[in-house]
Amino acid sequence: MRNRATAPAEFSITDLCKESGITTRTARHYEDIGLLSPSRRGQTRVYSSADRTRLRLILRGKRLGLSLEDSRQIIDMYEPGKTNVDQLNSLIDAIRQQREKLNQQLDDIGNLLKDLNQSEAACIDALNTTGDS
Amino acid sequence: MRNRATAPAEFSITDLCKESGITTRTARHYEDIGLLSPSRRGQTRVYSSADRTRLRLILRGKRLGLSLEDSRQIIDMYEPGKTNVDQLNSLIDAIRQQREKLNQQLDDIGNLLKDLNQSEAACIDALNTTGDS
DNA sequence: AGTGGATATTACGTTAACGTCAACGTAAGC
DNA sequence: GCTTACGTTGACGTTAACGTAATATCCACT
Repeated sequence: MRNRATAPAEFSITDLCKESGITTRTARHYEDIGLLSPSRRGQTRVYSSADRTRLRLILRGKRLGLSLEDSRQIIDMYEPGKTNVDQLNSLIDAIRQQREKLNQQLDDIGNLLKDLNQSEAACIDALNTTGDS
Repeated sequence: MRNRATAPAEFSITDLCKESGITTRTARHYEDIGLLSPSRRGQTRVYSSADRTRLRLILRGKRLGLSLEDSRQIIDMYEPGKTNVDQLNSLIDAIRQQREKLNQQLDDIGNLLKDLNQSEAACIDALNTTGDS
């Protein structure tokens, strides 16, 4: 059981960036704006698997067209921390708003997929018509 | 049957913008970059229902996080126009790539919705626990 | 004739999300 | 001791997608 290939618990900046498909500049930028806060060994950044998870969430947000600020808010939703009742309520509101946006997106994607299917069919049709004669 | 409230075939810029939730500046910007090309009555822009449809497609793209250039490409897919075989083939490729992106988005949305559900449940839980004692 | 409202053009300003140097430190290997 | 690779901190540049005046025109009222 020893020496089993376990997932590493620490990452250098280049490793993290390579596996995530971003540049180091981007990772540092995310740190500048407080989206990531890796620990340091001397000057050098050391990323934990928690940092890696945060980054993954950020990138998922980007794929959905969210701004970094949006992603920050959503990620913050995951750890309410402050157990103030008002905050919790407004948090629930925010969650429901996000859900509405996502449902709208689901709808949009469905329609766009339909459109694409039609376009593709038309293309293939045109190709066949051209090919025969 | 006369005088039935038919959808208007022409729109002023303010009407179009109001119903679409954008500013006139935005509409003019889309024209600047060639995304819209309304006809003119003198100097004044006149938008057809085709223009309106294009705008709707652009806005749908925005909701999905697409850039205006992306939207332009997708919209152009709808009217192949040039029936060159190579173009059709690369168009089909583009369509398939788009479809992959959309499927990824579907996946992301599903996961994000799950996360949000959990967060909301945790919030409600926290509220109840605080409320009781 | 004057006023108000919608339209137009021109042009500079702004924000987000990085890109792109420059200049430097440090540890590894030959 | 020199190169190579990876790391650091500035700091200015860039692109997209508009915002924000400033100024001018045209048409309908009063």
